[in-house]
Amino acid sequence: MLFNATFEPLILSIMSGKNLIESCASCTERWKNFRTLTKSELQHVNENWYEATFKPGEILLKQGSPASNALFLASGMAKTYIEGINGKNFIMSIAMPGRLIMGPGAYVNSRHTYSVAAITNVQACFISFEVFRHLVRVNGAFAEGMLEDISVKSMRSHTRMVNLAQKKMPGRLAEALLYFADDIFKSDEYEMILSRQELGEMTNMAKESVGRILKELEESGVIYSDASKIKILDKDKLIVISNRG
Amino acid sequence: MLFNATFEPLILSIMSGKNLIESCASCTERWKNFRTLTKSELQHVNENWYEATFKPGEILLKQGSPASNALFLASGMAKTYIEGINGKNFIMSIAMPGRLIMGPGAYVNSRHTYSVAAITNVQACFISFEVFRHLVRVNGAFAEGMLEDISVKSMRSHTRMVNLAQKKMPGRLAEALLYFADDIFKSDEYEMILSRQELGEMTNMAKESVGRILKELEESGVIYSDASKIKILDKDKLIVISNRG
DNA sequence: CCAATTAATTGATATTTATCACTTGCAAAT
DNA sequence: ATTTGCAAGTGATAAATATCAATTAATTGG
Repeated sequence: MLFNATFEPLILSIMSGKNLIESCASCTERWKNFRTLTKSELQHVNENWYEATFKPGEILLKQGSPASNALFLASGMAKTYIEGINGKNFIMSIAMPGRLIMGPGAYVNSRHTYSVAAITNVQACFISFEVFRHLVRVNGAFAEGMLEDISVKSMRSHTRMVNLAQKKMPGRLAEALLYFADDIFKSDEYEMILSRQELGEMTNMAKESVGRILKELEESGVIYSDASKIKILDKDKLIVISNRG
Repeated sequence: MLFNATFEPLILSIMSGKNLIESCASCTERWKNFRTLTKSELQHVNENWYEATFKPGEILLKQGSPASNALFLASGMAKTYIEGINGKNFIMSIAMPGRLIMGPGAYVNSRHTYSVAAITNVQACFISFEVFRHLVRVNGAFAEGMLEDISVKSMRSHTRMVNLAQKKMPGRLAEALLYFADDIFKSDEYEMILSRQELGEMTNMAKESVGRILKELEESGVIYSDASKIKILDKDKLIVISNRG
């Protein structure tokens, strides 16, 4: 029952048969590291995709379940989060098309180290982890690319850890707002796809505190904010708030 | 001047000439992943070691400096730490013989993402990162081993992040004490090699709080503690304190 | 062995941040 | 259109934790 969330999409996609490849092909184009593959390796990848769709809130990967697949989003957005102490979640990142979703557990204990849940409607492409393992062994450039990919994530989580530990609430929230602007939407004006609760799970704040500090930022003219939209008005100041802690 | 800390050992060891290989050879025996190498690959590794010694407090690697080398400790212990907001450090882990020290920055921006400083007297063996990069490309099993190594570290830092975010002080300190017992000393009785200040940098607590909570743990019979020694008396209870947060 | 630092301890107080108990707003479902 | 059910906002309060100031150990270089 715990594992349903992981296996169901596979079953669905196996049943749905032929239209799998179309949206998955876009994944091979978008993730840089697939460019290191030979034609036949790429073909092998393209023959082993499984697609599934998810509605907001549905779980793509469940922490603790067997890590047999890596995945990419073909469309939509998801949150990756760790289920921590007494059910309190910790949102690690926002997943979006073009980025590999494969937790470090794949190489350690074959269990997912975090859960992934759809925020919007999501088309997800699953690919067996064995395919990746094989490519790492036979293609040195691909292996190096995998190391780069996991290294970037690892560096981010170091930075993140220090930020969480050393910044006070305004700094942490500012950091999250900048993450959305720079890493996710690549725009200083965006839909806030997370609830206050979730924004709190990302910045380690109570949902009430998120609201209060968002209001302060608005009152001081740094951002415009309503329930569903964020607009950064004074980016320099927001960066200062984030950096200073 | 910033980089002296990194290059000096190399220069020293180059000058000191012939007795380099001895202690470094022990590194190739202790790190599991070297077993994937062929005889000639291993020889190549063994021809490219540089050794240096450090006194307590001396810096082996400096955050921000060029990441041109990986390293192993042949003897002694060191702390790896991130220099965070206004000079406040965050200790990530304790380095000891048998473990690869190579930050994720090696594969991202060729800069060290953290500093490493000796706690005790340390013999360190440096090896050019290019040697590793080459091995990753030509030896699939080695590449896989590198991915495993970095994955383990990445998983730890995820766990660590959640712990920091969600546990209160006693839970965080209990976790650190268990880390020393289980991961570092493999004994429930050990020398506390970190000062209260440093223990605070590891658990995100003020040094005064470290002392107070250590005292509470002692008064409730969970540990014995004096300035320099820790003895875990009731491990189950300590684990409960750590898990519950 | 002793001055001179550095680290640890202690108690009082200030900050930061969470929690609680409501109220309000909004949107989906009947 | 009205209910129903969350998500958001508010103010008061409590909890956790840092900071400060003053001592008291420990260390260590001379």
